[in-house]
Amino acid sequence: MTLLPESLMALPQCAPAFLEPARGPSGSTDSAQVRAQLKLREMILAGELAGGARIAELAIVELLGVSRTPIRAALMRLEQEGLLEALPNGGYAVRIFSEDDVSDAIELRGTLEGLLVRLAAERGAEPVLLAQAQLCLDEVDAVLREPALDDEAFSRYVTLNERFHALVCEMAGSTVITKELERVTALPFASASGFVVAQANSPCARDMLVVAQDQHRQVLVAIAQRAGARAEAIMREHSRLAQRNLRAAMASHQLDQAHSARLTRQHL
Amino acid sequence: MTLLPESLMALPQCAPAFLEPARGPSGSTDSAQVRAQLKLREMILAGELAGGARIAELAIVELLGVSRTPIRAALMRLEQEGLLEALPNGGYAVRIFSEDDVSDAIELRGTLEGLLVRLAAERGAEPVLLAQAQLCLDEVDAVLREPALDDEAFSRYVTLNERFHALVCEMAGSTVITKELERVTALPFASASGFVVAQANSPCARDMLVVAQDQHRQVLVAIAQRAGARAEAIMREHSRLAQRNLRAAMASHQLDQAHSARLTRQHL
DNA sequence: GAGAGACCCGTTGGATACAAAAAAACTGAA
DNA sequence: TTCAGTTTTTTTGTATCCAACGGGTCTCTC
Repeated sequence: MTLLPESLMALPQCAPAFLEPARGPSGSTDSAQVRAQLKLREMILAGELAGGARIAELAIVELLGVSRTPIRAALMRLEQEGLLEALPNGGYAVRIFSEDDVSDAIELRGTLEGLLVRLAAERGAEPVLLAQAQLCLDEVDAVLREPALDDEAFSRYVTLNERFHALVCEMAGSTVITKELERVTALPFASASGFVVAQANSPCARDMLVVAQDQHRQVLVAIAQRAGARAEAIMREHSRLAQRNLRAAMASHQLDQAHSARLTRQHL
Repeated sequence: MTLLPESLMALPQCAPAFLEPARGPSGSTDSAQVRAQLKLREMILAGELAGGARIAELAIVELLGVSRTPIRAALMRLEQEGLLEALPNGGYAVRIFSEDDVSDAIELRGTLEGLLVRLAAERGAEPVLLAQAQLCLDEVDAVLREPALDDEAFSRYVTLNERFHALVCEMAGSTVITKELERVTALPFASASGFVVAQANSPCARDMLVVAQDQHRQVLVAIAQRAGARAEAIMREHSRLAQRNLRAAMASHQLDQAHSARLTRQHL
């Protein structure tokens, strides 16, 4: 069912790292609340909790072995994260994402990133950040130099890709907007690297990354030249690459909606 | 300190209505959690809790007379809402918004609304919604027919304005994006009507509303004509009207940052 | 007098007991 | 057999108690 190499399934951080305080490798030092949140998120993303299924607190209690208090907190956080939805009379259910939802989430991410790079261009980006982003792109070039990419190369690309997106969005210097983007990106399929893994084993996978890399370069140029409108347009188009790839993945696998929702969750 | 007519201070819903389940007139039927959330939000918005001040759970306990459990939940919700920020070692503090934060939040709202109206135009809006929006604008016209506007007229405008924005954003039919917009609009100064009250007693207040109303009309035309780019551009510019007005209000009142943050909170 | 260490207090995180409400199941009659 | 009413059970919401962590202060020593 999964169309991803295992190395990509086990990405360093399944969820955006910024949501949690810095934590150790495997979270034994975390609070029970955070551990419950991580575990539940993992289970939802892995599809172990069926979409639409009601989540009972007591069930989680005997599943995780902690009391209801941290579980309630974790559920609340997961709701705000968008993975759960609150039921009218209390309780939560695993949220179901339609194909349109996925598409909209990606478009939303593109719009927000577009806004951020436009602001970065208009306000002027810190030279340090520009240099770091440039370095990041050079490293990506190194990865793409190989004609064929193995799992490790993909994994490396994903890391660099996320670093680049983070850097570029930091350039705008807007905590309010960045925070909103982080929230949107918390939805797994909307993350910056969602499109990478979707087509990881496609023959033209590398070409996709080449196109993406070109967009990255041009966005950086636009920001440096204070060309806000251009930067914004590129970043929006950049997100549509993700959309195309996800659609292609869905179509090629003949998946129905429910499956594709689960599938897209598995991309991270 | 407040530059708002009382009628506007006591708007039907201080917070966006969609955040809570439907509730009675004064919330005596709500759960303790919701009541605590409402009360705390009200206090923060009214400036009774100083910006940056730490919020101790026990203090709220003896303030509201409920136990810590619902208060903890309310604090968490207010943090997700953006009114509080989590402190590194537990606890919360009242968030402080700089002038830039306010500006960014408004720009963000404009961008999201722009995205929604573009999608509405591209995908085609429900005729029913278009008709309702048209009706809404006609009612605004009726309000603006008077050369001078009293408090009641402003209040009516605010209601209609919010209805129009809600209708237009519903046209895109995207729950994911609408949800995000609602979250952004929960920040008081970023709400659709923030700009209205900012200049309520300015001599040219009515003219501002006339301009806004024209933008509303044109956005509706653009959506009906499936002119997505135009609709988006108008909606973005529309939000900048709010930005101009807030800046004008701040400048004319010679407010320092802290005060202007409190001020903007009072707008809702 | 100054710095370092220990101790105390306040605060938050977690566990559990209890109440209330909703859902489900069962029983009775039509 | 079906519908309605009632009862039971499950589930969430609330209160309170305990534990652990951090901050602040006070004292002891150099």
